[in-house]
Amino acid sequence: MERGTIPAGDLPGGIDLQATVESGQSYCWFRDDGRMYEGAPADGWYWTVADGEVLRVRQVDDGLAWESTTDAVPLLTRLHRLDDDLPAIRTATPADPHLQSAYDAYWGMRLVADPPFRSLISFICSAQMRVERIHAMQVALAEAYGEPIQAGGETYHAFPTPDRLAAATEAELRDLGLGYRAPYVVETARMVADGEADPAEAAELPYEEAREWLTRFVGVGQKVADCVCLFSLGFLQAVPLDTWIRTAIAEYYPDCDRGSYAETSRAIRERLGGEYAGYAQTYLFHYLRTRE
DNA sequence: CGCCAGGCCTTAC
DNA sequence: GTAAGGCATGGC
Repeated sequence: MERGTIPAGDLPGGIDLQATVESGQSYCWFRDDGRMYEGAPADGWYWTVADGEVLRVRQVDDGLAWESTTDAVPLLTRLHRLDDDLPAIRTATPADPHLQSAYDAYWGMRLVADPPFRSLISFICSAQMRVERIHAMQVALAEAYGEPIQAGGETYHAFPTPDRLAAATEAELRDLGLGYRAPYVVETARMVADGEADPAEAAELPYEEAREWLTRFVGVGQKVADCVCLFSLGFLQAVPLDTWIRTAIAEYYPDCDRGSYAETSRAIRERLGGEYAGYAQTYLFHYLRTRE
């Protein structure tokens, strides 16, 4: 495998790799030691398969070391948004004490840009489910239906293609622990496999239209659509209204509760700074969920 | 035992 | 357009 490093000087604002891949925004990365989400320090390697290439990454001081079946720099730059200027983004964020505490706690965390189909399926699986178990479902899907790839003497699994997931049965996915989400995953995979719609197309639309468009997939409502907008398609203004953020709105921003999803979303988006509200949301989510 | 988890679907109004 | 009820599963 090829190897290289990305020095801290190439990462505006630095990098917190563990927070980036263990904050519930991406379910594409796995640890060699298998200890995701246990709160244990991650001084080892994370791996994923993207574009058919094996990619391994670990944090070294304030930079990144990588091993890959290809030149990982462009791929990793895209997937982990390494070009995002974190200090500039933070400057555009309101001087709200909750937001600033969250930024301080996980400074260096970046938004991800997961592959659209993979992001779509993982967030369909996320409904009424804890982060750790969402991740476990993606591991199960990859091991059951993903293409095995050999690299460096190890076997890795790609994420299943739409065709492979569409060919799975609801019963099989229930056996993997997906519960009532199983038929949603099969039907959405079939829609993509048959060419009815491709989630990547939504990136060409204005943000609110993209969110609405994505709800055509089965198992995708406004919240899941917002997650795909933010964690895959690059709509950094998206603020998914999940249970944690709704609690934060009730406690800290009660005037932003406007009843409907669309109007509450607009209000909290402005409160969190507008253009980069999704960054603020992701820091706040991770901070609230991991404190104590 | 009950409650909750990065909600969505169907049905009824 | 909004409101209620059902839905799988595992951890606490």
